[in-house]
Amino acid sequence: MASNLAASDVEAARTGNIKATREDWIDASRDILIDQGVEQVKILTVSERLGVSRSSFYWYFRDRADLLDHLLQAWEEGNTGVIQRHAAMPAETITAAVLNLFRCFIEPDGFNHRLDFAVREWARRSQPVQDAVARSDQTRLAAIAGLFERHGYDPLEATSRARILYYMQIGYYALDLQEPAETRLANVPGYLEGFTGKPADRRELAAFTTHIRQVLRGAT
Amino acid sequence: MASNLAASDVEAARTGNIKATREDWIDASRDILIDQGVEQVKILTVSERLGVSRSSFYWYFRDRADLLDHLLQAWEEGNTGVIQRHAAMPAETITAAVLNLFRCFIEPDGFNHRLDFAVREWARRSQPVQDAVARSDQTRLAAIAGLFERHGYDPLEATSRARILYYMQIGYYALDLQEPAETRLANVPGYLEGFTGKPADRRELAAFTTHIRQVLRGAT
DNA sequence: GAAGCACTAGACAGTGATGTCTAGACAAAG
DNA sequence: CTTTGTCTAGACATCACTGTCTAGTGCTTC
Repeated sequence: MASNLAASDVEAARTGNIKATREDWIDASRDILIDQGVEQVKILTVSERLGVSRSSFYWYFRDRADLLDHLLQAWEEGNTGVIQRHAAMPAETITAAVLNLFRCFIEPDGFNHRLDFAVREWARRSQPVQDAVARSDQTRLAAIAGLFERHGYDPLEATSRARILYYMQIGYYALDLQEPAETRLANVPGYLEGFTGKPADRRELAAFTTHIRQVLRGAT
Repeated sequence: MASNLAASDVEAARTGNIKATREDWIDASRDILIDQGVEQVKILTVSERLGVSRSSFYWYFRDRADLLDHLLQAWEEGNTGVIQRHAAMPAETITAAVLNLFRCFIEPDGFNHRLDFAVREWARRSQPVQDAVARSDQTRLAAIAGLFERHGYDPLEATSRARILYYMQIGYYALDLQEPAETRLANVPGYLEGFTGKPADRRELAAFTTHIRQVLRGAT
């Protein structure tokens, strides 16, 4: 249902003489941002990729900076948002709660790590972007710390455990190991115990791996 | 003595009408590469930084690509070379050997991690650079694995331990934690035991920390 | 002190990107 | 079937950067 609605929305947006929607511009720009870096997000290049005149760009955006602003905003809402939502999911135990969080790092529609690194690279050359990244990191850490606090960890320990979990996850992506999903799944119990300090529940783990395998099958 | 010779060499190179040497161009370009990325390594920008006409560039280099080639080569010789040399240093015990290796990651004139990440970022957009980075990673891992093998680890375990050590070091730099040197030193014994599987010798550790503190004082 | 060498400056043409302006295309509404 | 609003195309001026060419500067050497 939701997807039908979305599809008709897209159709509606495409009525008339429209060849590329505002979303098309943002999506194509994000693709270039991810695999070529900000510097390569050029109006000419994006327009060619969309098969549209360069000047059409200016109907949707004031200028290049305006596009980049929206790209940054979309990143913040997407990647920081998905972490916040997964950290806030209700759970019986701390291990179940952390597994909920893990999901957004493994599921294909969850945390977009390539985009995250493209933005971090961009941040190295732009103070406002650097500020946005620092803000996001704080928000994400606070969300994860909140998860630990809700499960009885005192604030100091919660912060410390949040840091270990988050830093390690970012470090993992930095290495860009390209491990197959099953290898990652195999390491989950160990990480889980390391991050929470509590043994992992067999049934929780089984439910988690089943769920992940199902989602991954659906995506392929 | 050596530094006197080097100084007079520099002087010699500056005779005549020379305002910027070939080394000046490479150094300034590397600085820009490190804190602004390859895209910003522009002949115009570098020439302005050196206070020299843009066209002088073409006396030393064929074109921009030629400069970038030399930048890449300098990175490979510098960063991969320093790891190879430190991994090859003779040592009585495996812990002493790993401490020798650690030195190049802590000493200011050792491994240049900011340059390493700038090159990795560049690699994302250039196949030849990506190949060079992959080659360097293999060379570095082989050098570290060789260190473990020389101290009696069988080849498989040596490779595995080399990976853990190297990946973790790269991950550490990815986080860019900006920890003070003393914090890093405090973590050394734990890492050392984790990487080698053997307890750290008190005297070796004491010698190491003394040496590092001395070098860092000299640098400041 | 004239010639030669090593390097530098400035002018020029070309390219690719940005942003503006105007005319036009096309569906929807009347 | 004409008008309106939304979007697109193409022409234009401008800018930043590249690479080339030519003249020139200032040591060095004889």
